[in-house]
Amino acid sequence: MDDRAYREQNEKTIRSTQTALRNFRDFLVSKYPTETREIYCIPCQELDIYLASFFVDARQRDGSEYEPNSLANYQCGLERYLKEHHYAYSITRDREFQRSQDALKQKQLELKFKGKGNKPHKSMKLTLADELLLRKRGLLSRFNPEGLLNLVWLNNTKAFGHCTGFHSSTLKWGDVLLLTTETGLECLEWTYQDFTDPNARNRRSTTEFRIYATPHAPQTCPVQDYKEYAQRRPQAMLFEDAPFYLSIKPVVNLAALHWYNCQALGKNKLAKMVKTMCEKGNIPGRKTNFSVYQSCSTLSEAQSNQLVLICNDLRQQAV
DNA sequence: TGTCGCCACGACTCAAGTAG
DNA sequence: CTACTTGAGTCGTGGCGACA
Repeated sequence: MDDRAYREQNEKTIRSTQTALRNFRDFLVSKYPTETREIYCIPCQELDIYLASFFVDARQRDGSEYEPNSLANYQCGLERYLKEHHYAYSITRDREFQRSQDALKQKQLELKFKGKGNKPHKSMKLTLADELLLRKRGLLSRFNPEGLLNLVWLNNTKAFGHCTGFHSSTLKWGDVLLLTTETGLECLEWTYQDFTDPNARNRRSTTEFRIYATPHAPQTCPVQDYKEYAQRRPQAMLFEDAPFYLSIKPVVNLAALHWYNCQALGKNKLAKMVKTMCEKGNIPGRKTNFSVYQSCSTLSEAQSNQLVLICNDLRQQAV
């Protein structure tokens, strides 16, 4: 591979290649300590045996088995590395590497049989039922700081999260505007200005996204959530450039007007919003922020209305 | 099927804010 | 002030899925 082609390789691909290489080298060091050659200097018969052994016996750091896909990725990564060093064979195709190819196939079958390869890290949808439970358990609520923060975060993420250029961690207070439409309905508007768009000079390259108020269901109205959040923010954090999400005051006085610090909520917290609220709410399943995107894409209008009705019932029961 | 872009997430370090 | 919490920044690992 020439320099130009090498540079054009994606950064992530390079990283992936290096990961494969590191894991394979570590494996060699631990299992065949006398082997010190660069892997592209090892003759094919020997390398084939090492690879077969790697696919069969390699384990993750914690001792558990790899996912079948990871092993295949490693094979590809090592292939890229060997190609870079003009190795004479293809470990994925050539018959000289039949043994390791078979070992990989066999291992993948074995792992699948053991129940691996079922996408264990795939995040699960945040369902309507989940949301209801979260509301019931105060994790989506206007009546406590954490619930309120979760609520506005969820409203925003559902409405704007899928848009290019929307990032929770950089969202400013002034990025979301409270407006009233011509028909008198209130709404929240997020405007995306694409500064990278080369056409921006010629035309107005902005896109608007909105969340509309639901006056028929005030208890679950996202605009009301926003207004409540605005009230609970310290006065000093109401300027345009202030971070949208603020950290919660450690000692919470529910009776106090302001519930939040003058400090931005960090990315560590933002990245785990769904995970944290689902854990605290005892919601089963693997839930991540991505779960929200999965649910909003499939949430029909009928389902939304149903949610509103159920939540209203809940509220009345609670009173 | 292999390549590659993207994402989630944990681990780690160091800096800064907050309570007492 | 100190102890503690939480932030930002960064890296490594590994999974998912679009695409050719």
